[in-house]
Amino acid sequence: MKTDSRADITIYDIARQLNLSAATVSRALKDHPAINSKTKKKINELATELGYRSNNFASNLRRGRTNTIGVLVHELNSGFISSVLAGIEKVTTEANYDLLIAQSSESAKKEIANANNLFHKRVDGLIASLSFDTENLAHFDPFVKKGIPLIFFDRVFEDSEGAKVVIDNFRAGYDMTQHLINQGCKRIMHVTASLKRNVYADRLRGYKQALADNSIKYDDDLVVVNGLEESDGIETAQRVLRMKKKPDGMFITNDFCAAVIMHHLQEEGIRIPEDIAIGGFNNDVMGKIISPRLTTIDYPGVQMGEIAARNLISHLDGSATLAHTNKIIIKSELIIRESSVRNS
Amino acid sequence: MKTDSRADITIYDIARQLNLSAATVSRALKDHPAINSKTKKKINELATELGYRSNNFASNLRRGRTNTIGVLVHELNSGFISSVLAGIEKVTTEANYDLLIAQSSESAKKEIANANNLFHKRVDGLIASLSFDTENLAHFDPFVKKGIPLIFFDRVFEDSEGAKVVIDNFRAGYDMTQHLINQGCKRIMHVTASLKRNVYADRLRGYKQALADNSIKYDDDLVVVNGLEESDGIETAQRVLRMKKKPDGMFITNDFCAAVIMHHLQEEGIRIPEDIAIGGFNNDVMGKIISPRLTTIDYPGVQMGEIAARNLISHLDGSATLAHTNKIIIKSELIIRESSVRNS
DNA sequence: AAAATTTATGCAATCGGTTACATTTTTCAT
DNA sequence: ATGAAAAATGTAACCGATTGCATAAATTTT
Repeated sequence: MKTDSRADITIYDIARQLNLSAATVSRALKDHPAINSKTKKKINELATELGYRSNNFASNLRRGRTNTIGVLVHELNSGFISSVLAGIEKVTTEANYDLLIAQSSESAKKEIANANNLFHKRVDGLIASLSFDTENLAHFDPFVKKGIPLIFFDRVFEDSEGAKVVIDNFRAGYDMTQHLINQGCKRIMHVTASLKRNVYADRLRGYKQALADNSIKYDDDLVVVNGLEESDGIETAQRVLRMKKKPDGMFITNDFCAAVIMHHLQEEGIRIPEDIAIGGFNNDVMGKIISPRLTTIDYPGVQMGEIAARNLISHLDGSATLAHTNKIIIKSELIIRESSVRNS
Repeated sequence: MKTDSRADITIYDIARQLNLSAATVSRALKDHPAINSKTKKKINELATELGYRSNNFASNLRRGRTNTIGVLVHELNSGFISSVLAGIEKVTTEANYDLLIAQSSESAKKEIANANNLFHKRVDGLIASLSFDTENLAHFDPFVKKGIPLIFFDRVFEDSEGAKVVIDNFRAGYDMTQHLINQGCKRIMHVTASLKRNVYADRLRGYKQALADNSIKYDDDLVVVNGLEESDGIETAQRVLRMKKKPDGMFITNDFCAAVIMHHLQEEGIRIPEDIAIGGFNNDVMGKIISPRLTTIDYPGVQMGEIAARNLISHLDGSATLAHTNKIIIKSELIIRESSVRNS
């Protein structure tokens, strides 16, 4: 059917040509210490000459491992996730693992399907960040039961199996709110997403605590729980515009959404930061190219990915005792730009 | 070592329990017509009960196929690429193919390494978009020699093997330039990237042609070939600011870069679009949240991905004659927003 | 009821590395 | 030189699903 120009070379072909056994060839290619270095050299040379490529399926079948790590994220098209992936990729490539990446598009249903798929693909380990509406971790049970190590990052469940890599969202939420208060804000609106997710719930807690510490009464009407897409941002902006008593500060847990809101408020004549001071979250590149530039929380994505991957691999090696390093907290940082600073 | 709670179930386990042969079980699970439907039912029920999962490695080894498609992109963190991936994913998932995604980070070296890796992973087919500085397609030769179908999208080589899915970049470049001319621009600067890439070379040709058709003299100094990162944009903006005779229009082949440039020009007091009208390329979401909103070319990413994937799969099925559908051109569209419109 | 079909199932080889356990070859001390 | 230890290579079973080619069972035809 196909123009299958040449069939594949196997270790048997190499063995035959050199009058050796397949076992020796296999060992030589794996740099096994028992093989004479001259023999190794001969074998490797012939292998490259013939364009030999090892058959992973045969190898995986025999060894019962895949050397593949599954990554399950809520979204691909985000600067933060991309950087986490970059970090993961760096570490896993070095350790000679492959990556199988799946995105759940913020849907629990798709997350479950992807988890099942990755389980069936027999990944050796899994790195995951939960979608908006994931209710429980039942779909990860098969991994746990089979002893496949599991690491969650960013969006995690407090009481789950497996290690977690997170930032201190409470602290970050606190810092941002305190910063806005320092700028003179008295009515700070908080725009966030599903409180099922630790990241949003913790930031809200931080927000509340900062208000309390500054003797500002918490007002339920100033907390908006919504999506973080463009349409959600527009909706929130319109809601603000309709308010009789407008906020004088906004802490929005996502840079893109913050940018959308800011843009819409500006179009209606509201001045940022004079009328409303705004802070976002994530330190997305776009924050630097809008006017005014956006105050935000920097989130070390690459580092998070590296740590998660390194941790997972050390489990796979058996060099770390499973489930004993349970939670790793990475430092985040408040970045202050013009969108929130009032030269009082 | 691990808490390997339970070993894996194989077709042999199922066969034994039902007093059948492994062959029958295998066929039943594949819904082979020769198997009695009652037998099939029994087998399938037991399979789910036992939590059977097929071993892909055994299957792939035997069948000599992987049911995996490689995707080689120049960058992951881009709205355009994400949407292409979404399109590819949709089609391949339906057809029951897996995806192996690799990014070259705009480096030919990494692209070559990735191509080799995907070849060794024995993908059944490859979908690729070239990096900035790829000089030739030698690293794809192994695929061609082995009869592995190859499809390029967006960034392609004119005279390569394999099918191509592209937009009409000449036309898009022409349209954008003509639009700027219609707004009264006489000195239009064109900011673009490596002319090795068809997308940029073709857009430049379109730009030149539009100038010619409007009897505007082409000026080499008005074409900037650079990267499209933030730092490149800043550089270009500074160059414009230094120019004695500034342009009155700019056609920048990337929305993000356009946004960076626009922002920097505005900070120095240049009015957009009154002093300089600006058009970008790609219809990135960010174009709508900056002020003024950005005129751009819409690029149908999802569709491109779908078409590329569908094409590839039809090759793999053998339902399409190889290399006869050679080039597919998808429609792109000029989207006019405030960054370029002068109410003359 | 015997023969011819049709339908359903089984046998056994195969895919290509890996590895426990021989076996052979080399090196070295006595 | 001779036996013991070390180094190098070989043998063969194995991983689990697939499939061409029998064979057996059920159904239809004559």
